[in-house]
Amino acid sequence: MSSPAPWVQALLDWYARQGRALPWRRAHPDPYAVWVSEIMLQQTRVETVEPYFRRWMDRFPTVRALAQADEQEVLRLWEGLGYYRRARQLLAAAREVVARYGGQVPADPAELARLPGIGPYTAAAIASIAYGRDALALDGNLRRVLARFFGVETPVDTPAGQRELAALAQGAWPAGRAGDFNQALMDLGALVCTPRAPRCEDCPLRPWCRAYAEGRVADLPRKRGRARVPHHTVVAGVARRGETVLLAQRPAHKMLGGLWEFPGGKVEPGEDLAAALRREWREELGVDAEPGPELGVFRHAYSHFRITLHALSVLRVHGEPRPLQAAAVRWVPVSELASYPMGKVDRAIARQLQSSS
DNA sequence: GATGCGTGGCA
DNA sequence: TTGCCAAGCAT
Repeated sequence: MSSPAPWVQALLDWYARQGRALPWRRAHPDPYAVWVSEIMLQQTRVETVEPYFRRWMDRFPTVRALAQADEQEVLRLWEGLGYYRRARQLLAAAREVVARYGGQVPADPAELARLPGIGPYTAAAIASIAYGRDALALDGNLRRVLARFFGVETPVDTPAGQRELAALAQGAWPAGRAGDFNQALMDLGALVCTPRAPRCEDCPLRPWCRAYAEGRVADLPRKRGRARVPHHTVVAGVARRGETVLLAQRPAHKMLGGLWEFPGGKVEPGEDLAAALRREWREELGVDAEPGPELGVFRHAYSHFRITLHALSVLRVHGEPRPLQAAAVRWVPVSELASYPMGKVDRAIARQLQSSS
């Protein structure tokens, strides 16, 4: 076995000294814990994930414990992390691992990638970190660090750019140490080779870095431009009946799938808030609603659009609401709102109701 | 290949 | 205020 290239040795030495101690990092990591952490970390910062990871592992310490869980409880534990499909797919995948693999998380990347929610990156991460397999886990950090290190001009958020980076890095690590190689580059990307204001003076790879040598660190990595996000005006209705309030559950395969909300929708051009609310409640719930005073205005940015949401009280509901465009409809005691998983805006409305009653 | 999918932090 | 970014996946 030949010794690794000098830059790889420098990287691994730096990682041994400066690598972060994280709850899911162990000398012999639990594959399930690595899996959970990798799903939570998709598009999400380490600092955000840490408390969620601890709570999750306390409640669901094993694949089997998770497989037996109720989806609503899973979503409650996930509430606030975003990209809620991850939670439902993690649950589905845990059930599959129990049914097909006897509760043992697969070690082979191709096998892992067949499970819902596990793509090329996550499969490589689990296989390399938990099982020592030789797989490159090309995440956003690695793309940025490697694009700078090798001076790659191809946009890194395209398949072509990722193929190019993978070819350059493939096999650079000593056999069996892909997990350390991957995590070293992730930590370097998070701590030193950051998107803005990289700390090149502290970088162990500076002597070999092409972008640094050519003064192009600030120009790399290149990315495709993003589309501008639209802004919508939205209305939601709060109907009280005694100590209860009406909630609707969002369809499983749409945004915020499986979560509960105060029913409503987009205000169409030329429509006022009250008209939009009446139309939405007729379409979604099959009832005639009588809108009342505004309870609050909430601004929020989702992944691909922004909203200004007006919460209106609903004074009267004619008929019994049915889930025409929702997964379910329920009159929920205000005191039990916390046990219904919600997105951020609806949780803000719910908290306002609880504090004022 | 392009688009849909949350939230929080930062300039 | 707005845009950009952060350990991606599914379609």
